[in-house]
Amino acid sequence: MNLSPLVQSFVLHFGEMGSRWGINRTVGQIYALLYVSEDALCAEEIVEMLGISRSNVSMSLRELQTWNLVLLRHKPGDRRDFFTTPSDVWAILRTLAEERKKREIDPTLSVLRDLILVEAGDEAERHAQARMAEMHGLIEQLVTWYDDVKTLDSDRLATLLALGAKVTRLLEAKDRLTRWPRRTDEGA
Amino acid sequence: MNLSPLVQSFVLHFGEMGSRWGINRTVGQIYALLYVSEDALCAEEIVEMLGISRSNVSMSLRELQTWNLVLLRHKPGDRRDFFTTPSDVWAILRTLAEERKKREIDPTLSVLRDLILVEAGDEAERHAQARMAEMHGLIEQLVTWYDDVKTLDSDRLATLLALGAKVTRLLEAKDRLTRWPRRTDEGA
DNA sequence: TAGTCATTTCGGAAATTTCTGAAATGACGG
DNA sequence: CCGTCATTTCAGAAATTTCCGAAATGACTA
Repeated sequence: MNLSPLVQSFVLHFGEMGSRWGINRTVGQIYALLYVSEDALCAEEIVEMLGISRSNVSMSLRELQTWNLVLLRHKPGDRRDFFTTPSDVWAILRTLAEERKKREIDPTLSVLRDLILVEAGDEAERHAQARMAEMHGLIEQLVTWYDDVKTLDSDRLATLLALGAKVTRLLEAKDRLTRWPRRTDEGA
Repeated sequence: MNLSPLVQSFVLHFGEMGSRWGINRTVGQIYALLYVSEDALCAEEIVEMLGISRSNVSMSLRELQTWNLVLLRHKPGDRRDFFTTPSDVWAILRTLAEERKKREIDPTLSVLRDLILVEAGDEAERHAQARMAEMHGLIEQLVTWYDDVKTLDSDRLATLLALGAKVTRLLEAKDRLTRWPRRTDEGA
């Protein structure tokens, strides 16, 4: 691996993390490398820097593309593909959330919906369905929240995060206000 | 696999999902089975229902225990261990979040912190550090939010989820109110 | 059309993970 | 102590995933 120690540590850590998620070590390493590189890199550069085969790079980049995590760039008079990551970390977060939802949450919701509708044969099945319904309900709440929140621009999202739990106190405060005869703002 | 079709579908789906996360198929299946079962199950029952080896069950249950995802139960006059999952899905969500944070987020934050402090040797390293700092900042915001929100009881958490993006509108409304000379509530 | 360059595909090798059966451990009651 | 029962450990088998090199594909130029 032909990298400065600083970048190498970062890349290796992401390799580890990659395997702890679904994505594999190489994919994680390539992503990390692209993320910290100032300029877009071509496949051959990645081969040299990470010391892995050309084909592995090709397949891993393809994988990253299916996740929408890398951008393809071209330079005039050069027919190689160059790769980068989006520079806005909030945008990256959105993409990651969206893709993970698509791969992990949506299929589960779909299975749960289907199974809850099956006619239960006995008490055990009825209980199982009740449990599935609880899980389904929880996930739906989370997804509803997510679908709502993802419409916010990054600034507002940051504001919302900064508020955190104070939101509920705020809500209760506002509740007290708006319940009063004197209306001070339009209800939301 | 010796299960009703309903439960079997659920169990198989979680097996699939399990491998898509870090946990493996068997661990996912066992968790799913425990989750939908009315009563706690002993290892031998799991062996029969899932058609896997006793040792595999033992190791997978141990794995689930390190995740705090299963509860150990005992019946009087029986020295076998029985296993269940917590019944409150919100509690399960908390545990899952906490464990994933511990395994995936905290180590990453720690690595980032360390690397950001290294003296950069050249422009490339300086740029890499800037990127790492951006990532670190984002993750810290998320963690701060999480640490705050996890203190909420389930009802309030549900309320907060239900509010979603409306929070920011609410905030702006409150902002307008509290900025006015006439103070209508104590600032939060 | 031939030659070059970049990328992709793919069979199978290599590495890793998962899983099993057998043996070890441990706890309890007689 | 010994026998029984439940669990755990562990070496290696089995399965899966990852990875490579060679060949194929495709696109552009001379």
